[in-house]
Amino acid sequence: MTAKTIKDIAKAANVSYSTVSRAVNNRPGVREATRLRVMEAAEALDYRPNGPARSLVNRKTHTIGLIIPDITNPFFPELASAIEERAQASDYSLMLCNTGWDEHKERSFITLLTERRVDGLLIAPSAHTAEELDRELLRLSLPVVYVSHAPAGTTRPYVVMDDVLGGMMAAEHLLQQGVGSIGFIGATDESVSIAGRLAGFRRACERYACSPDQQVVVLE
Amino acid sequence: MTAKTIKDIAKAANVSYSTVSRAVNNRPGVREATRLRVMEAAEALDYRPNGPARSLVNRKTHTIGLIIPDITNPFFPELASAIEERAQASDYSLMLCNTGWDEHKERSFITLLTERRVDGLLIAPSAHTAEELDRELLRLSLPVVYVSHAPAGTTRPYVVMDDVLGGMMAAEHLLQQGVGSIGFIGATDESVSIAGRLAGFRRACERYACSPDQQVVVLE
DNA sequence: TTGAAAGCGCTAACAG
DNA sequence: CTGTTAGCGCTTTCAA
Repeated sequence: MTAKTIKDIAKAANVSYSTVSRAVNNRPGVREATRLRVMEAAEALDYRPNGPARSLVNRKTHTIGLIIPDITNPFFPELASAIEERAQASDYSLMLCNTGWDEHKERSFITLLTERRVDGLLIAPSAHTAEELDRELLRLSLPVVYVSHAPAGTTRPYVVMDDVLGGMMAAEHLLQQGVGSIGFIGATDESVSIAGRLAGFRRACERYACSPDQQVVVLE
Repeated sequence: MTAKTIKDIAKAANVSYSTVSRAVNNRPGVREATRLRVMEAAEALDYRPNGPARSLVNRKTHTIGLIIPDITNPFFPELASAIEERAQASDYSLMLCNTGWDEHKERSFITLLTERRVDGLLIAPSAHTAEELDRELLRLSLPVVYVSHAPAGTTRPYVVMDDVLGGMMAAEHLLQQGVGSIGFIGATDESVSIAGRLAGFRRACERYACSPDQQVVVLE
């Protein structure tokens, strides 16, 4: 049994198919009785509007792409989950793309998503230096928002942590309590996040006149 | 600048647009010189095929839906990641839907995905008793595979853990070493997985004649 | 090897 | 209020 179309239910409800379109989309200008008849027929035939066809004419997919570098890093599922929730509330769905820190994959996902005609793109760039990516993205005339990390000097909107501030606040919190010495543990200084937090940490130390020998920094 | 269509590049390459279609899809029956000319024009105009339009005529979206109950549970990202990788290898992308254990959301995602005309559905059912869901899904004439957990008595294909076997193997491993007593720690016995593992654990205990007082079972 | 034309399922004028 | 018609961008016969 092939999927029912608007025409099938038009026939069943004895109306033109534009009327069906109006009815199922809750547009004005349909007599209540007619609308009811149409909806019943739709229900009976188990009609499901064809998304791609709609997208084609509406020029809207109600889909946004989310590109993340590493879904197995718990930060990103958390992020994805929150985004998904907001998206759903606005009747949008998410096309989730996981690059595994592979910049090549990242690019091909961007191509993929533009061909899929997503209405917008959320991207957590995998490269620390994503300036070139940013430039390419500009040509796309596609709404883009960076999350988690933004290319230096981008003119696009972004939503990121203020790592420096975070490191500073954490350090200040301890220093305010008058601790004798203070430590910083970071997984790797190749991470921009950690580098930022460390910078904040140092700034706090300066501010609180915490001498270098009172600072223990451990980076793997 | 609105997106280029097949017609724009037809004009630029001085061919009919059906020829462009053939060229960009690498179909036979296009002279090499023509194909080249077309591809150049496409490149120059930065042509991107319109996915929805293609899907409409091809009746194929190259997308599969993945419905999971809880993306913040590390098991599911891991699963999603693996699935995504395989999907991508077959030129498929994933529409990821996170239900948050909400059966209502689960259902609406199914509706959503069928309207989006996904080519198939992977679903990790959130309810332990998903028989009704299974029945509804049957009417959909959409390829469905269950993952992680399958409704009892489903006729659909599924890929799940053998929890009983797992619990049994773990217990046997310890019992074989002749331990005096053996423990089982599970977060909650409402989890089918944990219940299954516990069953396996008990079976192993029987088999190894491990008396009840040598078994310590902790369930929160 | 190429082009013309029909049609995928739907929305949106435009008429009645 | 309802129907007719013209596309959306693309693939695919069918002719030339």
